[in-house]
Amino acid sequence: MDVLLKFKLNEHLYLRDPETSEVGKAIVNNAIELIHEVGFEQFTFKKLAQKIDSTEATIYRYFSSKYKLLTYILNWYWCYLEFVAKMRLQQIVDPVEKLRLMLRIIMHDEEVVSRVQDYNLEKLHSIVIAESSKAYLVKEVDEINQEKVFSPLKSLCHFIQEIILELNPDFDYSRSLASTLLETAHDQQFFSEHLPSLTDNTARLDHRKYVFNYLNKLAFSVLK
Amino acid sequence: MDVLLKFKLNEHLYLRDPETSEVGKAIVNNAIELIHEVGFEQFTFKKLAQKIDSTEATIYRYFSSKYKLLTYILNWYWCYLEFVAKMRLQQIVDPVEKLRLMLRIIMHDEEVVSRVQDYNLEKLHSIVIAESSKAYLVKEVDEINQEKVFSPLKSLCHFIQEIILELNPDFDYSRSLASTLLETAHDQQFFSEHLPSLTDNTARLDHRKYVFNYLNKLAFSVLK
DNA sequence: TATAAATAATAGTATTACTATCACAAAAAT
DNA sequence: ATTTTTGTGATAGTAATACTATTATTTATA
Repeated sequence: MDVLLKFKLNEHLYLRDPETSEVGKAIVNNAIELIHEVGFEQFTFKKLAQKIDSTEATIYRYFSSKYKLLTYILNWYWCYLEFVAKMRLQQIVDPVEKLRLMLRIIMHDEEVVSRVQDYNLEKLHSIVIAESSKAYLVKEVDEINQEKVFSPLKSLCHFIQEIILELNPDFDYSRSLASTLLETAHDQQFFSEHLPSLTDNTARLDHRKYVFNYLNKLAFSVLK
Repeated sequence: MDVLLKFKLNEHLYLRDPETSEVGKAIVNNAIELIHEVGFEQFTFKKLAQKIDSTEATIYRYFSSKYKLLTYILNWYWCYLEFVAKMRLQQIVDPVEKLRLMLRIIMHDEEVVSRVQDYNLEKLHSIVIAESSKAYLVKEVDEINQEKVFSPLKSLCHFIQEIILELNPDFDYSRSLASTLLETAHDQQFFSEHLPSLTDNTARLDHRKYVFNYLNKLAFSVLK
């Protein structure tokens, strides 16, 4: 099943909305491919322009820098995760089951929608794991934050927080636990793949399954 | 009290050992100042050369890239943390007290040694929070890891893991919990300062104290 | 059909991340 | 005491990056 998901993303992220033209869509699409391929440090607008058979100048008409483009992609992802979570959790009443499914969704443990808006979700997920912290671990974080470009992330964390509070209304660290679960999902997946001695996935099993089990242990121990 | 701590750091990190000359020490020292000041992205060898009244070429004789220099600094920090932890935990027998003190050490909650080897520990700690993940969140992580430059980090995590196992020998995720505590200490401190709505430090109290309390809650709930 | 908007092509600048060469001074070896 | 080695500073240069500006051409819209 193919589906087209559009989210109204923050206008500070782009100069011209890439959703409104073919070149724009090609930029975002191929940026995901290219960042996945070469990593964010080696990713340049010149290489991206070559990939889409266009010029740097054209890309600069959409995004003022590669950081903005990365943040745009991450914004789309955070909106996507919250949307999918809201859809799938709607029918579930048991908060334990809710949190478990939420963790499964964070981990991309099963694919409901395989192709969305022509974005490759697998590659997008890899980018989120390896590059997402680079969007905010910068000197200008406070100015960027003022432009409200992190509100989809905050909104997603808030959604997770609400599940946490359903499970344990007296828990004093619901926000921190929500952001910790999200960050730890990324860290531990990266460690499991590249620095395995920092994890207990010694059998080198499926990284997702391992991290999913660990996150469950973590979350439910803390909330019990 | 001033103290000089020297650690034998991995030879793959430098071309010439900066400990062996005044310029070398000035490079590392001022790199900490400069990265703290402008952030790793804006940090260049040209700016560093100006700061120490020398030339780019001189710095390149010590470090082949700014990534290597960052990793060198982080290596020193990881060695330092493990050393301090081993010293301070030696007399303590109660594993609960051990873990609590370990978390306090991770958070730099109290300063025993204020100036070490002329490195500014406060600035070093800020760098660790904001920049440490950039040392391994790169495409070349596997090649870099083969050079053993992350072994001080692994060793530090292993030390924390042992405390965890003392507390709960049957715990299945001692390594992951160790790395999670370290990473979460950084994330949550950064969030508390710059994206506070991702934490529960709503009173905007002392970030360290807040994160320290949160880590305690996390660790001891999971291990109970 | 006229007009406006978006794009490709081209050119150019400042900065970055290096590499290479050479001369000089200090330290070490003979 | 004087060679030799070593580290440093000064200078120069290159390829790549991160942009900005200009113009001609295509495409969409009135």
